[in-house]
Amino acid sequence: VDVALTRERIVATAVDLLRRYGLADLTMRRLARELDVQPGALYWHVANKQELLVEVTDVLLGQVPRPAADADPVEALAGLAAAVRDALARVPDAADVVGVAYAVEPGSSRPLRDLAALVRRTGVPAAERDAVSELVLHHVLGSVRLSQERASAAGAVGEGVVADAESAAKAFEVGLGVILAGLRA
Amino acid sequence: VDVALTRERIVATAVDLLRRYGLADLTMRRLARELDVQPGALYWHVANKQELLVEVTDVLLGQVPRPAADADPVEALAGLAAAVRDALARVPDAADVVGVAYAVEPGSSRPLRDLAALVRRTGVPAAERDAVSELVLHHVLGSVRLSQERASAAGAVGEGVVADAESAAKAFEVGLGVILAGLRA
DNA sequence: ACCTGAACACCGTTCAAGT
DNA sequence: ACCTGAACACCGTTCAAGT
Repeated sequence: VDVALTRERIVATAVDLLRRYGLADLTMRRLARELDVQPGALYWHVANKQELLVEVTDVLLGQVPRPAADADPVEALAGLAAAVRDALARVPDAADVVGVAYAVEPGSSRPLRDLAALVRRTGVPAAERDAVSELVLHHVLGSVRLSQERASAAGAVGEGVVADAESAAKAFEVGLGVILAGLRA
Repeated sequence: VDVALTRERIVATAVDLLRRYGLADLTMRRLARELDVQPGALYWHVANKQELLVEVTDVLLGQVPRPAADADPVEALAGLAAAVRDALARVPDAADVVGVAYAVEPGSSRPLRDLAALVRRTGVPAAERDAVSELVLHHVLGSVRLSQERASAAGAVGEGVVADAESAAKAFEVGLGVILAGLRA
């Protein structure tokens, strides 16, 4: 024991806390307790909680693959959106975390930049690119948020959970389909 | 002074606090101070903060007009979405408030029910109705959230604010257009 | 019935002082 | 350079006791 406290260990433990207990329990104090240090020690390695959440977002989206450069942009966009959704779906309150991170540092995570780049390649007029990127991102985050709110409202136990996860995934696909159909029109 | 503390006064003061200082300053303790009572007194009239936010949402969306019964559903949907957006755009953190309210009580506010009813009337297959309603709502809330995050990131002062508000409104219209085009397809 | 007083179990952040 | 100890200024919620 008595390992050195590093930025990496702090971020990794934060991700772990989020995965296991959700954002309400991802507090600086709880994090410090988990790492066996005083709360103030964290502030030597991390400026504040927001900066930490940006880092956590990077880890959460780190596994999302880059879109193939030669793929059809609309197809690739659908795939990327689904991949981001999948990466966040099982992490409690992930949409809120990403929302905060995106607010303080919009271009932080690579999948989010890839998404904007794909929209570009679909041939949307320059003036509308940001709007379309935002639409897709909001759909992803909104979908994640909603399915998790439902899960927690249902008590996070019992028969309904699996069915809800499936129907949420289907609802996401339907919505994405509407967007893509609109894009082609 | 020494007016009776009622549920209505509590909600009205909460809305006022939200409008003026945002969600971070809409705390039960601050609310109690504003009303010249002890924090515990609020809990006689209101079960908890979540219930209060549901009530606040109702007030915020109270001014949104009902869609005309004879209007074209897609047109009416566009109008209603824009009206909801306008009602929330000037209230700090309104998207988060509505988000919480929608999470704990999905059918609470009438405009949100009207929105679902309009989607129904557009002729979307029954299995996809909820998904489309959610898509529209997420777009509205996402748009509100983003424009406000940008405003606060820009320091909430200076020249950029008005331009941002306009571009956010335009981005909202573009996104809505994509959704409606997708719906007609 | 309605409210006070006081507590319980927390927060994020700062910063002198130690090593 | 890195961490402790201790504080500052807060939270939401509960509940005996008063009126």
